[in-house]
Amino acid sequence: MKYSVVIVEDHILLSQALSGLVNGFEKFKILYICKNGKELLTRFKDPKNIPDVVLMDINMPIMNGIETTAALKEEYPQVKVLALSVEEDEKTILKMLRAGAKGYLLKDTEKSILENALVEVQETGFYHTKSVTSLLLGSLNPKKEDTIALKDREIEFIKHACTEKTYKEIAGEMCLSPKTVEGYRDSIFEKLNLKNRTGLVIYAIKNKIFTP
Amino acid sequence: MKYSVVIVEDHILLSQALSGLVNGFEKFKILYICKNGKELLTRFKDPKNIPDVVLMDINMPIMNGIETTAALKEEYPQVKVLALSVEEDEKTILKMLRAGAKGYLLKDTEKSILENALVEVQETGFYHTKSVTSLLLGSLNPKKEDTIALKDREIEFIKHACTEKTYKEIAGEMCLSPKTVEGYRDSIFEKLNLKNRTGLVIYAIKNKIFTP
DNA sequence: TTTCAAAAGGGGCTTTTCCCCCTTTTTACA
DNA sequence: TGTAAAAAGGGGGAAAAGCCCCTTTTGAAA
Repeated sequence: MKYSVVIVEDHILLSQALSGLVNGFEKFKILYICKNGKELLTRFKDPKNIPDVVLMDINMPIMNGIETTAALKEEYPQVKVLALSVEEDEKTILKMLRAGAKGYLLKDTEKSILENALVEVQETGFYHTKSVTSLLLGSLNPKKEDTIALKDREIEFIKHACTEKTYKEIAGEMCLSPKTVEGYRDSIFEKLNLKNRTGLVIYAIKNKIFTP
Repeated sequence: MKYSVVIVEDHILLSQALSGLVNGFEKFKILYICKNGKELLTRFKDPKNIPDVVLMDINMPIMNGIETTAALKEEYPQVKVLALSVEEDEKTILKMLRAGAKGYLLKDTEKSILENALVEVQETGFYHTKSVTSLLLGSLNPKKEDTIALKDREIEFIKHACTEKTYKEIAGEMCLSPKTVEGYRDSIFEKLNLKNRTGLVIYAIKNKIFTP
């Protein structure tokens, strides 16, 4: 009996191609393919649709890999999630692992490594490349510094700050006094160690608060 | 006899998976896989390595799809290039087509469409989805507006403007007087229709002048 | 119910940014 | 080789951004 695998990936061509690859592996077969996390959760309502392993992309519309993995960890902890991504960004990897992924593969890997990762995840419960392992170790001590706590209202302000609007205009749109908005700015600058609005824009984009 | 296809794609997993897909098509077989344009050109020095069709990714390190396609058009015009990308950005698509690609596929497509595209490109010389065709038509009349001419020195300034530096500091680093730098800013604002520095930063990132 | 800490709003000031209009120096090219 | 335009530099002023320090409101926890 082969282990069942579900692919969650928004690029259809890649998911179909991957599907062929996995079906070629000795111990695995594809159960079905989903285009996003929401679709996956809907499918899971039928117990027959629950696989052994989920191959999960991170960047997806509707419901991304991190949210989806977290949801699976809650409701279907027996399902092993293997993250698959082009993201090499430390924060993203850590978030994904913290959300409950059993392994993290870059799309830039050999198919033999994919097969190996699937076997490991299924049989030992986890798989990590050397690089991810060392990242994990490194992230143990400096404990905090991850996503510095930004309130919802601040996030909203930052998005406005990433436009050509003046603070006065932003205040209008947020139904706040200009002085309050300037207060947001000042406290964010201090929290994030920024010097001016340009720095804030770059920060917002780096941290995906705003996407150009 | 099957038509030969070469894949140029930096993500190994995707290229191997695609390879399996194409080898499953009736009329096509994979000759080999390259990780970037430079590798492809090196391979082409041996005439036995010249395929009928190249499946070309756009975003690659070392030598990207646009440069590579342009080079192929010069030296091996008989080779048909089918672009494969996640980029839906109009400018990128147009650049690729102008560089000589015979077709443009989003990675977000069905494998049957890939097969169809390969057949069309090989047998009729080109393949375009409705959306790309209409994009082409649309881009005929408004002729200009593409990459608005920015001088090297202006590009350099824009990169500096995407940091927390003041214009005075930027002037220092560029060995120019602050007033000259402000002159750059003013003329760029006018050319690009921007209101302030925030707008410039967003523009620079959108147009890949600066990468956060 | 008190208390204490955020959130919201604000005054006043300096610096930076933005805008308009002007001169000198270089560079291209007809 | 003259000329015409870029490129470089600049003055001055209004607006926006940034900075400090202060008050009121509000909304929990104790």
